[in-house]
Amino acid sequence: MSTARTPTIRDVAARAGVSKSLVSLVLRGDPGVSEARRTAVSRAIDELGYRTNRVAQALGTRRSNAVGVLLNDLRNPWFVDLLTGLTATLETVGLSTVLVDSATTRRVGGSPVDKLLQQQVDGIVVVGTTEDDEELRRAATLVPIVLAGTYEPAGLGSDVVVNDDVDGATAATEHCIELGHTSVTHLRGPGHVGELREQGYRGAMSRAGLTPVVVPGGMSEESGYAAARRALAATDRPTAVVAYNDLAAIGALSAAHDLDLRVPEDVSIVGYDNTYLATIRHLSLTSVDNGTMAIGLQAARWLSERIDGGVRTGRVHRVPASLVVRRTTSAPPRS
Amino acid sequence: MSTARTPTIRDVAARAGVSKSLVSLVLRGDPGVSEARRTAVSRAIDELGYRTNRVAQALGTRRSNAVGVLLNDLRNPWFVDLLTGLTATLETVGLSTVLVDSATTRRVGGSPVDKLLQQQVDGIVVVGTTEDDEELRRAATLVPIVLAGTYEPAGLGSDVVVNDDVDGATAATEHCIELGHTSVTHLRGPGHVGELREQGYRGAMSRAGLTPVVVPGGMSEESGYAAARRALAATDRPTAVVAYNDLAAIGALSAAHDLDLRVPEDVSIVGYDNTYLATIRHLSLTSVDNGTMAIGLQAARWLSERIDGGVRTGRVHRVPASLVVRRTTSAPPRS
DNA sequence: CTGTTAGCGCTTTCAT
DNA sequence: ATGAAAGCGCTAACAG
Repeated sequence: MSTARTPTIRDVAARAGVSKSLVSLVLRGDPGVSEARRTAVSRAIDELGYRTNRVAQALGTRRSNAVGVLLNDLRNPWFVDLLTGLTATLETVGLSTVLVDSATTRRVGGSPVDKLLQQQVDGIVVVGTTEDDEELRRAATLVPIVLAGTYEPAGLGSDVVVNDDVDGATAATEHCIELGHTSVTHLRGPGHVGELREQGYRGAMSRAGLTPVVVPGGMSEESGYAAARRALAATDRPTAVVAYNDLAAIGALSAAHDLDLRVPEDVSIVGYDNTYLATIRHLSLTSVDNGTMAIGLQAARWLSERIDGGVRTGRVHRVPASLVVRRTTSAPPRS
Repeated sequence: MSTARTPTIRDVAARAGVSKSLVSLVLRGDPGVSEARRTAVSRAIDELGYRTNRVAQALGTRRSNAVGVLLNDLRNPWFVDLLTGLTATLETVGLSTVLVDSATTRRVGGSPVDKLLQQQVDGIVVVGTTEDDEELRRAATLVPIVLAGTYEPAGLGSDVVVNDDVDGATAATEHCIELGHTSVTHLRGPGHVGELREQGYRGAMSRAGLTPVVVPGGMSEESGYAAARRALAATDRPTAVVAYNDLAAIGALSAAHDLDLRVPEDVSIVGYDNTYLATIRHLSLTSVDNGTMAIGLQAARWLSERIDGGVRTGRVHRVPASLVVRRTTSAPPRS
């Protein structure tokens, strides 16, 4: 397609009548360059429409200025929301992001983490619970890793940026209890995050003298649907459901619908993550806001810090969680 | 972080007792390499944990084996659905994808297209209507471009992969008409795609002898909400709404809800794109399936074809559209 | 079949 | 303040 060869730093140098190195200095905004040369070079750059070749740059500096973002399922809106804060912050410090949907990549063969390393990413942020623990372990010896919204893989000395899952789940559960619910079921999710949320739920229940009921589920809508369907079909069905995340909660919403249970009149449902799905007025899901933006921002900060600093200790940043009450929760039906 | 220097092809060569080039040949699976050498090299590779440096490779071959994917808003589930088919297909031919959310990138300064070119992508696929026409024009002289789900920018000789928008919108509209609706409003979206869908709507309306009513909207939930709110608040409000896409339709759903109109009893709503949002049982949106997967697949095929072939003519692939009836449409209320 | 020799476009000492 | 030269890790002719 190219009309001519695309101009290189060498062409610019020739045109400006200077050396390659000088151009490089100007490009990098080095202060010790005479004004005359600087403008000459800048002119040449404009005239030729020069664009720096990041690939060559990366090879030379052994710095790609790219970070890998590993996530599980782009269809989970929480990931997408987080991505916004994450990439925006990374961009501002000159880092671009290489997104890898680990499920998709793995399916067509090839380890997602390996792919990132081959591309010489300067660091990796793992978003949410993924299934690449083994490879991440190895990767951690090569590049800094920060975990966003997950604790796994643990023990790598990576930084961890999460919300207060115990707190959030507690708030969700207590909200139901305060509304008068005594039969509240929890749809548990995967990973340590799943455990913490379960823990929050259990704590709230036992403090209220209620019996916890936990149903294992997943992080997708389907799994939420399946789990909720089972729970709600029972004769002693709960009057409230605290789900692992919004997706699962929406699955629960569907399950309720299919069983002819009205929400919130017959059954209350609480999600987690406060994604835009929850805000869709037509769903209007009560959900726990886990500070998605703040998480993305902090993860980006810490990663870039590690990339050009030498931070070695694993830090944990815990963003507060807060409940957002919408229209899927209310007092239980009087039986 | 690195324990030692990460091994290069040179280290492998030394360890296997051969030359760099021989290793390169083995890596590339060249048939003309003696079995003995091949195994020796493979062993060395394993032992050292060698990983090819794609950056160096790209510089040498002037082929990054990466394609840029330009899109507008990751929160639009259609993009995400399309991405699945697209990246999966690209991976199978050895191309990785560099995702760029053009809105985000632009916000933090810097042209998304330029960024891609600097990274030496071998091609670009534009997903949906974006706002980078000018830059894409320039980029088109450098790398092949294929448009997926959009016609813009036009006249670049790019391939275009779309669904049959006129047909789809016609089907959506006729569905309403057949249900008995006589007052059907269309929420128009942006770009040529928006025009085509409007055209399909208008055609169906006039063939049925009905008066078309078109309200300008956007492609987001908010804009759909705003547009629908206006339309449905009128005294002569429509009994059916054909939206530009699912997101807008969901906005319309919310608007109806806010106005105490039941869906579908008081007002029917049809979306477009048949995203997973439409399939959420609790929304259960009647929507036009535009063959998202097929579009992604074809776009990937054509792009890779252009990258290593020399196809020059702009081709158009039009995937058939089909209506999926769910629970947001029914006969109009008898007035 | 295998090794040698140049680069790819940029950065980076090190002189000047 | 500026230039020359030596790489970064890989591929690509070209010899042998």
